[in-house]
Amino acid sequence: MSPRKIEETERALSRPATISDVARLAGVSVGTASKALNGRGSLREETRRRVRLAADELGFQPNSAALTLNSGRTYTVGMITTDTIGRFSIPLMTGVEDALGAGRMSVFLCDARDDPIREQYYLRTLLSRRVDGIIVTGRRTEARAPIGTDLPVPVVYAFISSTDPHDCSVVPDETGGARKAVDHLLALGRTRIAHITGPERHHSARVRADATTARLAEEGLGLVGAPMFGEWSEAWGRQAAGILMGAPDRFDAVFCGSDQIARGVADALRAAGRRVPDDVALVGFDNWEVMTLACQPALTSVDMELEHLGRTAANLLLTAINGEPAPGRHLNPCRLVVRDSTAVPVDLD
Amino acid sequence: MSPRKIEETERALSRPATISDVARLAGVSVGTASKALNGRGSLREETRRRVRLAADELGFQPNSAALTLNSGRTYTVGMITTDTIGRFSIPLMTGVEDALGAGRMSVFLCDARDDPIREQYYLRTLLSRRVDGIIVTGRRTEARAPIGTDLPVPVVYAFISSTDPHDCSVVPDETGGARKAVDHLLALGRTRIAHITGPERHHSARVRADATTARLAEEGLGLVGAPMFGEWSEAWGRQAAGILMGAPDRFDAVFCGSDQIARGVADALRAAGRRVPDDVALVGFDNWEVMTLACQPALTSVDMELEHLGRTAANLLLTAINGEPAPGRHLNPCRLVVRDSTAVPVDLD
DNA sequence: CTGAAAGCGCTAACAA
DNA sequence: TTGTTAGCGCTTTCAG
Repeated sequence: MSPRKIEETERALSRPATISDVARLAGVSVGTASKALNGRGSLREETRRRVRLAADELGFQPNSAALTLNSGRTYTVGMITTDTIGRFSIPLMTGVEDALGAGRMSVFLCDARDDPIREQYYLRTLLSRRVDGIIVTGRRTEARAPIGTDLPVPVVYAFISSTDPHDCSVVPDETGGARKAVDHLLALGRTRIAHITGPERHHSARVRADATTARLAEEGLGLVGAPMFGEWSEAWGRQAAGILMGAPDRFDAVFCGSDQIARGVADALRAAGRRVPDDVALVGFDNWEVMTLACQPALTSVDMELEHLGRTAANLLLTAINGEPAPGRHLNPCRLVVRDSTAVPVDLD
Repeated sequence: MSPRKIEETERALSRPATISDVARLAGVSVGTASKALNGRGSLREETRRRVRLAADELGFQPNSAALTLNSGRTYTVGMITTDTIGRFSIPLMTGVEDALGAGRMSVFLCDARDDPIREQYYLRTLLSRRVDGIIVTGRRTEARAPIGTDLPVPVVYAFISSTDPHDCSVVPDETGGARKAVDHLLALGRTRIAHITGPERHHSARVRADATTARLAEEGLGLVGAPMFGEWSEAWGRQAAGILMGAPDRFDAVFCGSDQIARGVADALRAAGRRVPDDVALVGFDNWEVMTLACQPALTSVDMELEHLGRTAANLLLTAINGEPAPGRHLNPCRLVVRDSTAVPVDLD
């Protein structure tokens, strides 16, 4: 039926059509109408058809508050970002929303802004709305205190994780990601690898640095110098590259803790006349296309597959809602995206 | 009361406490309990206190499905992003969510992914959930066909606008923003201004270019060359800067349609030995800090104040829900953020 | 195969 | 001041 028709009908009623309206129009009782529309009970096909017709006629949409009231289920989940919504949240939310939408669930968005008060306020709101489950996300992979204890609905932490190991968390396998980056460099024959990354207080920076060191150690190799902790910025990348070039140790590859840092490094190397990837191979982390593609040359990087992570978290939540919780930390694998900054130089003649 | 206590009490009931539980515990009828908790009717203060105590004891949270069922209001709104959630959506959503949260409304997040089918699906879902209103956003400022006609709830378009002028849209005043940029350059004494921007098919690119040309014309000036339409990328910025430098016309300023383009321009200028801002003043658009701060020198840029825009849209929606719609296109002013790329060079001696 | 009625949790009239 | 009751829209027994 056309939107116009729906509108006319609704205006005649001056309110959304209810199942009683449908029943009346079809000449049956509400009970019958309900069964007809939900394919339950045993009804004459004729009756069923008549009811469906009436429903279409009126543009009937079941009132979900009523549905909720007797089923107890709302088919909604809350998504709380504990710190401000940021760049990482986009693919994450997309994945969550996608997986839940497919399960016919709607998502409440709650931005707690790093404020514990707001966080608790949202939690109460969500519980009062009787959401079927809650997803907690954050801007960092740091573990955080559980958002509540013994909550009446399942909770899944995505990207961020809970300090309680019994909670269900889905986090990127940053260790695995870093190892893939190093593996790749080793396969290219690079053995003198430096590591420039973000602040040491950041969980991600530490984990990635540790994994890098450990992977090299497995090959009997050491990092060129110590991991260089600084900031997640291009400026730090440039500065650190300068320091590195000023030091006596030679290096043939730099693995960076973020794409921004890597891009700063690329700029500094180029300014100093060092060629990427010929003299120095360069790998970033995050696979943030804005950076990787603008970098000269295009940057090889580790992708945390956040959309997939979001989908996984959502699916774990759905199964938990259906009574099969999967407690513990779940690792979401990272993927290495190879680009020109580590391309093997080809001799054309 | 402690979370543990709530939990114990709830486990005893093995379901969320209802107002009947509260009433029973307080030794009153449900009607009385309702009045007590909502501050309505006239009750003895003693009774009120007793009920409140019981409610606290049980960790009572009113079931919002029940509230919805008799008030008809859900205190929820839907936010549909017609195209994929992107960088611009973050501040927008933050603003929307903030303003609505303050009005005690919760936000349903719907990502339609540029898919009209998904869009209509979400629309139906939202209507079936009886949201009090809908906010429609998008990734571009382009006008789009209304999401529906004669919908039973108010709709506000944010960032994107509706082709129907009677719909309520809140859009950034890109013309005003571009004029501010040009004003700033003129005030610095720059008169030979070039404009490098995104694809001509993009509304934003055209609007910003037109405004630039028009503003210069008011001063009896012309753009250096024609507006250079290309892509929203650094690569295009670099390329366009090259073209510009190769042309015979001299220029002392470049106003770019995006920060990415401007950054590309900055890199190309530096590589060619032209100093920013001394030889060429540079202004971007979007005030995307990742770009403006990483740019060398830091980039002056036009900020569309998207968070404010989101808040405005949300407030317009709230007033519309309360029966006072504000149809038409509402312009949200842009703000110029001045940084080093247009700083007046200071002679130190 | 269909209808009547109870009940989900809450509020608001109306009675007591 | 408090209790009782009807009703919001729907599903689900249980009778007919």
